[in-house]
Formats: sequence, C-alpha cells, structure tokens
Amino acid sequence: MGKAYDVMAATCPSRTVLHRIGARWTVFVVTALADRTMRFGELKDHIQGITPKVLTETLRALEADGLVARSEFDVHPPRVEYALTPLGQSLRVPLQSVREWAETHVPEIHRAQRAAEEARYPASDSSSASNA
Amino acid sequence: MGKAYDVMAATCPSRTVLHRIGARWTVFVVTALADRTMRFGELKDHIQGITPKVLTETLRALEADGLVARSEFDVHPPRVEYALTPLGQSLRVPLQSVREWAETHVPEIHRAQRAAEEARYPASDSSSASNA
DNA sequence: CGGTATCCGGAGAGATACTG
DNA sequence: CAGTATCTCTCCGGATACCG
Repeated sequence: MGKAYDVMAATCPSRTVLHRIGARWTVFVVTALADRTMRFGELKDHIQGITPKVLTETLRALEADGLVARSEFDVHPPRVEYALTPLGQSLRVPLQSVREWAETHVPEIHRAQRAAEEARYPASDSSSASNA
Repeated sequence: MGKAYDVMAATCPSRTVLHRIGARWTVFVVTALADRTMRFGELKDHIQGITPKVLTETLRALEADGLVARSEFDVHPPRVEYALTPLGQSLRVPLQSVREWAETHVPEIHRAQRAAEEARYPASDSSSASNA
C-alpha cells in the first residue's frame, strides 16, 4: 500500500494544509505560543510588525484548523488567552526546524544573492571584495 | 551573547528567508529535487498542477538564493537540468518534516474544520455522524 | 483590552499563447 | 524541450479608524 496522501497530487488535501501552515504569519504565532500561553496583546507585541487584523485572521484560521485554542474570560477588562492544542504542539517541531534553518542560513543566502547579482551586473563593485 | 538572527524582530533578514522558503511552490520543487536531478519538463510533470511560468519563477528564485543549481547543455533539443546545491540539500530535512506533517495530519485538521463548522451552524448534519 | 470594519494597493498565482 | 510574454484576477496584507 502507498501513502494515503501525496502532496504532489494536484487535488490532494494535504496541499491545502500545506498552504495554511505556509501562510505568512503562522510560523510566528506557533513559535510564540510554543513556550507559553499568550494574550492577544502579548502576541502582538512579541511578533513585531504584525497588525491586529492580520493577527486576528491568523489566529482564527489556526483555531478553525484545530491548532490553537482560544480561551475567553468574562472579566473586565476582557482577557483572552491563546494556546497551542496538542495538534498545534505537534507542529512545533517541523516549524522550529524551518525557523532555525532560516535564522542559520541567512549569511549563506545573502552571499549567494550577491554572487548572483554580481553575475548579472559584473562591473559594479559597490561592496564587493578587495581580497580575491 | 544572544542569537545572531531572531525571526521575531520586524527587520530581521531571516524573515525574508522564511518568506522565500514559505513561497507557494518551494516545498514542491525542493522535495522533487531531493531524490535526484530533474529536467524542467520532469519537474513540471512531477509537480502536478504547476504552470511553466510559476515553475520558472520558483526555480529562478531558488537559484538566486543558492538553493538550486541550473545546468544547461548546449544540445538540440535543449536540455536543462536542475539539482539541489549543498545549501538546498540542507533544506530538505526541515521541508520534509513540514510536508510529512501536512500529509499526516490531514484527517485531524479536516475533523477540526468540520467541528468548527458545526459550532457555527449547529443544525446542519449533511455528513455528520449517526453514531453519537 | 481585544478585537472589527473598511478601504486600498501590490505581489503572486494562474491561463493561454507564443518562441528559440 | 524549455522556457517567455501578456494579461487577468484574486487574495493577501497593511493602514486607519472605530466598537463592546
């Protein structure tokens, strides 16, 4: 027997799943919630540059997919906490390895990009090396 | 001393990197090239549903980032082969784990989505269970 | 505090047709 | 075979302002 799902198949549902977890801010939210439960404002402060609208959309999507649990406390002022579900916890590992890869290989990629740039415009040495 | 790069920082270059490898078709191309070198047409056939334009764009981006190497043979008909660079190879592991997560957890996510749907429109039981 | 509502702009994705 | 060229269109994502 083969695999149940194959991401290479055009209509495979796993593509939808992949699309979701590949969404712009998913990795940030999951990473932020990996350590501990957080309130909306905490997430917003922690994930620098995210807007409330986008954070809400991301959280709603993750909640609908069963990755994040939303707990609302009926107090004043309002208090809402977000946490990873067990399913969301299981996503920590893959996403962490992706994030670490990104953080680790920044210099190599920059080097490759500058090299490619050089190849296209050979003469410009605005910041290129003097040492061969 | 802390980490050199932190994905949570708004201006961190690792975010750009993350964005690149999170691009729609990156995971497919890297996965396809994980096993062996492939020609353009092979990639196109293997990654079902991708259009030549998008495949080209993805390959060019990956090439610029130093993840994919393009080898052109001056023959007729033309023959062009794509392979992962060592840097690209290093991306295999993280992306494979993400892909496997997606393929593995499709049923759970579908279940969560249906449950969320139920919660919003409680009455409709078009395909819900007869067994409580 | 924890969101919504609304509007807007641009990048990316797709279909189709064509070329060296 | 391996792409380009064009065009369209959606959909994200961001800014801003407002609500319970």
